[in-house]
Amino acid sequence: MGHHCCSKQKVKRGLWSPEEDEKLMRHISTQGHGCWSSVPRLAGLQRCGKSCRLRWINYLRPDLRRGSFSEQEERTIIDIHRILGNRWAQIAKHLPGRTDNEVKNFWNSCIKKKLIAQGLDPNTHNLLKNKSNNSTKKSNNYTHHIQDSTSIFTIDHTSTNKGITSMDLKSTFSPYCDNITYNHTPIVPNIEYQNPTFAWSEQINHNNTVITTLQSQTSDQRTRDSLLDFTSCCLMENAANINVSSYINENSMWNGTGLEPTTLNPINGQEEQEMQVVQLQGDQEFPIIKTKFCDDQEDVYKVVHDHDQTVEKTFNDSSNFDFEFMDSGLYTNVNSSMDQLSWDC
DNA sequence: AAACCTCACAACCGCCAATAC
DNA sequence: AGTATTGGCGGTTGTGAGGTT
Repeated sequence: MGHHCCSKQKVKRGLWSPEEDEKLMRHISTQGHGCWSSVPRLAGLQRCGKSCRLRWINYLRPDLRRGSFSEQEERTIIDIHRILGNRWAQIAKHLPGRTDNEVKNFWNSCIKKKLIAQGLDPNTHNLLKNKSNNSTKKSNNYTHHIQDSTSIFTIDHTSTNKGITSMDLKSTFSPYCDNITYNHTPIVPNIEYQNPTFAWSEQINHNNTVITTLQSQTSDQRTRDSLLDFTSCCLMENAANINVSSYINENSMWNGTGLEPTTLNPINGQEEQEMQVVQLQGDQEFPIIKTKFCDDQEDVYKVVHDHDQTVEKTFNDSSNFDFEFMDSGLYTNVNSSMDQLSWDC
């Protein structure tokens, strides 16, 4: 079944001939593509507009970089894929002159196999299950029981501290956990969290004020970053405010070591706010302050919850907001029933 | 030399969101 | 407001070159 734009006409399919390329090139370089559905007629091609568009974007565009991928490009693809997943168009934006199709093909034909050969799951970037089941790591005063190597697991500590009792970390689990030295620094703890579109870390300094630095994990730092100070979450009860002024999203650009956070500037120095309440599982209600920033005209949601403490967090889209994370205990004091990782402290 | 296999990459398909009408 | 069209995307398939048997 063809696309709407070509369903009514007889169109040629399959590989493009040099003559067709020439016609398309000549048309676009002199008149631009305009509406793609009219390009075949204007260029004298028996193709559908969609096919013309694809041919131009993936092959004929003059700014395309051809040839094999460099090691740096390969590294970049792996790093960003670890954060974004199969969002080829987003990944390709970080590789000048490369198309989403090219990146996707390179991933499927080359990188995927390399990761599997290294014992890594190309989807999660974690160790494949049969290599790390039921691993246990003991370090300092903490025992981490990891049931399996899936990318979702829960930290559940049972100390007398109130406040944070569990935290759900997604996709931050390092496949190299066996090599990790747990560097627990109670005074300056870190919390890392990541969802498919962005990641951030939070620090509590000596004054119990929270500094949020938003960043992604780079491949060469994942050992250090991935299980960074689980222990810190118990100190979150002292958190006074978390002010998020920047975040990583799909518009953030790769700078060679990580994604550059996008800075948000409140409109006229003032945030436009609108309160709404979100009902979560377990009948808990959470107020959300809907805040609009001027940076990209998108709505940004700041979550405020006040039990023993006030915690704020910003998301670029309420539908993107990870309620599981919120419900995991960071905001709710609820003990997780998932006892995959216990704390012996 | 021919048949078969593997692989990289080009192209297509189907879905969805945005936009036009 | 509802429908049709278009553009964009990710998944999948097709194609042909090169290697192997």
